Amino acid sequence: MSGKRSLVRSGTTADQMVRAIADRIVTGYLRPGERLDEASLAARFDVSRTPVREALGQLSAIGLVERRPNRGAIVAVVTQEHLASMFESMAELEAICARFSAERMTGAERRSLETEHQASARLVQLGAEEDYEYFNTEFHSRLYRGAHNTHIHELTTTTRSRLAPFRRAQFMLPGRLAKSWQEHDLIVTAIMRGDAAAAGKAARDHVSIVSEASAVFAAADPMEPKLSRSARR
Amino acid sequence: MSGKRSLVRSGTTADQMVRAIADRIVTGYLRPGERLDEASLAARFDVSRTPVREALGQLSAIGLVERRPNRGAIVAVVTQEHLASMFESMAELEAICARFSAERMTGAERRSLETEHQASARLVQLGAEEDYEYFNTEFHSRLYRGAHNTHIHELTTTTRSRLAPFRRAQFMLPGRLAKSWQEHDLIVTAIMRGDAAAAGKAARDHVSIVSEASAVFAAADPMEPKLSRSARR
DNA sequence: AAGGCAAAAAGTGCATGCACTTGCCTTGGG
DNA sequence: CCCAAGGCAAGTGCATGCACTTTTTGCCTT
Repeated sequence: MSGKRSLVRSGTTADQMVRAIADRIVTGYLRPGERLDEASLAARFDVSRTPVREALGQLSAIGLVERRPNRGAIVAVVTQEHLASMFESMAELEAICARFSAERMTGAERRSLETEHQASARLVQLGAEEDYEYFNTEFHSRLYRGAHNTHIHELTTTTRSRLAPFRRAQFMLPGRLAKSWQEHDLIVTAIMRGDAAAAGKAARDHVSIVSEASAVFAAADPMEPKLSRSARR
Repeated sequence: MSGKRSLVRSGTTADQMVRAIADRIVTGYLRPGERLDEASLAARFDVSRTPVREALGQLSAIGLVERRPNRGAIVAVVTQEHLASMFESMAELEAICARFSAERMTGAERRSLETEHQASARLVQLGAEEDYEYFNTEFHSRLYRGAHNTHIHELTTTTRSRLAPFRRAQFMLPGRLAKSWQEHDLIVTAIMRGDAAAAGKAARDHVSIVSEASAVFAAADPMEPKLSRSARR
């Protein structure tokens, strides 16, 4: 091959391609419905089609892309209905994690959850969107880990990835940070006092609200999948 | 290529390989920890290594096989702990499906659930293990569909597949059929009267019991992965 | 002008070859 | 006899080529 790889990171080339493409989908750089041409991707990343093909296969296995035999791959396009089902699932999964966390988190986990949560209050005051988003991700990850169930952790993380492209929307809502923090607060409080049922309910409600916020924006998306095709080349 | 494929079914060769290998794993013909040699599999199915590689990649993406870079693939070996986490997840997922089913099943769905369930009582009396197993699978599928949530459906089905190799164990338990039917009965009754909470609890308990039964047998499995290797060629 | 057909273009799917990595085994030294 | 280093065999990872499928385009017919 020609020389160094653009992404120097670990694993085989195919693995790197999985991460690279998944990343572009999750961050919204590649839009739902957009065509994923093997040759173009291969050229774009300076590898042969083989690792690209493998990556597309794996991504289709986890549902991030859709593959029609002999007809190429596209970024998975989710119907309004499927999107709703994913958000609903996410709410249930988060509820499970919160419930388990309330019952199972170690002392250290509880303490650092609370500490970080309190620290994030400052980000809300400052209106630091970016930083808060980073914290928010970490907060939810703590819940997933706190459930002490690796499989639920996997399911939740995967679902979260698939929802990521549609959650960016909520960024724009005014007062989101304060509201989010208050909802987190309900979850943290419930967990700290070991109230599994309350923690579950609070987590479910939290996601549901995000869901409704996103749905508004998502509704506009499916309108323009045809456009994005030509727009990208 | 040489001619007809041994598996004549739909899709690309790679897809067929995914199904073929997954099937052998799920049915226990390939045991956890067993080596998956690309060349051997290719020869076994009379295809080149390429579709086999793609299949292994996809199966590893969904967690059915484990792939170490440059070191080959093996049937995913689940630790006792991870197995427990999967069963626990399964219980929660089934609980969700049952809850949703209680709230959302259409009249037709409720009727056929009840009808089929009652019909299966006869299989219990006859001690028809095989037939009951088929019915059992269908019964659970009805719950997954009845939840009217495609994503939960996916998650549940996938998790169920990954657990399949470990659930065969329970076959051997005496009185299993009658017990299973009674547990199903609790679920059906709760769903028929629209009692979501009760349906959820009944479904969770149902899986938990299966889980405990399987755990006994699963414990013995990790002892002999080295043997199975030579045994297979 | 619209519809249909055919040939070409584009793009996917699989096979094969070669480079490289890993694990094992041999061989020589302590 | 044990250990280290080097070499060998097995097997993975990627690139490339070709066959086949789908899609497009341009021409002909009506």
